[in-house]
Amino acid sequence: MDNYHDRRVRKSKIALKNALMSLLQQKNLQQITVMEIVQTADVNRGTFYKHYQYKEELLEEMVDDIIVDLIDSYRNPYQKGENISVDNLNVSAIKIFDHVENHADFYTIIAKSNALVGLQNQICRQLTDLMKEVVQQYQEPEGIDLNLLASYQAYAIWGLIIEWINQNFKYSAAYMSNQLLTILQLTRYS
Amino acid sequence: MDNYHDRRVRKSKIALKNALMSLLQQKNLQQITVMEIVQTADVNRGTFYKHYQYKEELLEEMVDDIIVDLIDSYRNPYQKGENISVDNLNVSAIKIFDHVENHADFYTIIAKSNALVGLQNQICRQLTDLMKEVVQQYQEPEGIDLNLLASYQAYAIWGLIIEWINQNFKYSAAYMSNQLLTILQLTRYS
DNA sequence: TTGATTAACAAACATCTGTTTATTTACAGG
DNA sequence: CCTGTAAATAAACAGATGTTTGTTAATCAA
Repeated sequence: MDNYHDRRVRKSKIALKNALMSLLQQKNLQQITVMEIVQTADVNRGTFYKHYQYKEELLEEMVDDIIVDLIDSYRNPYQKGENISVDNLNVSAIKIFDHVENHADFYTIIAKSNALVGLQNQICRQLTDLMKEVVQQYQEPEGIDLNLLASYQAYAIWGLIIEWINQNFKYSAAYMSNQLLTILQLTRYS
Repeated sequence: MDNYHDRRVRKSKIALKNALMSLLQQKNLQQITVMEIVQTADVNRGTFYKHYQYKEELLEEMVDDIIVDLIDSYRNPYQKGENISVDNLNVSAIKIFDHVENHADFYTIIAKSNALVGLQNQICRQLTDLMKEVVQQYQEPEGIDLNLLASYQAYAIWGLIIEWINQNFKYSAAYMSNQLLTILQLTRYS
């Protein structure tokens, strides 16, 4: 469908994303019209509807971009062939918190908006997949459904991120992963 | 503003909520128009706009209703047929899972929709407040920010609920709170 | 460089949105 | 059982949405 190799498409999409990002600093999604977006982006309205069905879909694609970076951030430490341990989990956590900090404006919009698309779900789903890799390394879960445990851990971390955002990033990313580690150290996964 | 003790208002709002609920079984919120809602509800369009700004606000009020029941479920300490555990958190958890099970259709829509994350936030925020009460009972948190811990626990439980929903409620509420307790028993608070 | 492709565009259209009017009807309280 | 209040309604409106059409021009591949 979309020809990402075409410079015109990339230009249009970037313009639309920048426009929406800038508008989201001022008002929430419901108050933003497609007309405003295309006017701000200086793009024809038909061009918007060529690529997206609704403004929510545009936002979803913005999340996709962020998620690519999230996965990169997460996978980085493991690419050195280290074993997965609580320490490594902490390294991953640092990477994740760094990533959130780097996109603080974006995550703030996501977290504070009241009408956003399934982007938090997307992020949490991704986190859940990542957590599955970690959780499967634990020996002897003893009657615990690993899918449940992975989802538990993923959303728990997301909960930390949300609270971090709500406190306006008053802690550093290092402190946050420290907190996570401290909480996890209370837990004796074998 | 809204006169809740007027039967007409209650009737209109219930009709609108039922209509939206039924439409959400078929398509997602973005594809539903206000016109469809009022046609399904057999209510004048002006009546909709008298009570709500957008369809999202109608949905928010539906969540509010659910949240009232959630808090009730949580605060209602002892109802018949339940074995009271020593662990307060476990008792609370059972209540919460029971509540979700009772509103399984609603939570399924919430969880599977791509446009309702703001509402999940609302629920998680509520869960976070509830968790704060629990978390504050733990002795010596040792350098852990209690707000972070509460948010961590709240979203963790939400993660369990999400996975529960995604597996189409194949477990019982009792099993779910059992899982939570098992996971938490790995954790040595206090 | 050239030719085929297709994105971007302006314009026009039916539908939906959000608001406002005036009118009718149901309600709560006395 | 009245009566003032206010909710529900139909109708009409400007503006936004979503789609379609034909045209222009940028891009890719050869």
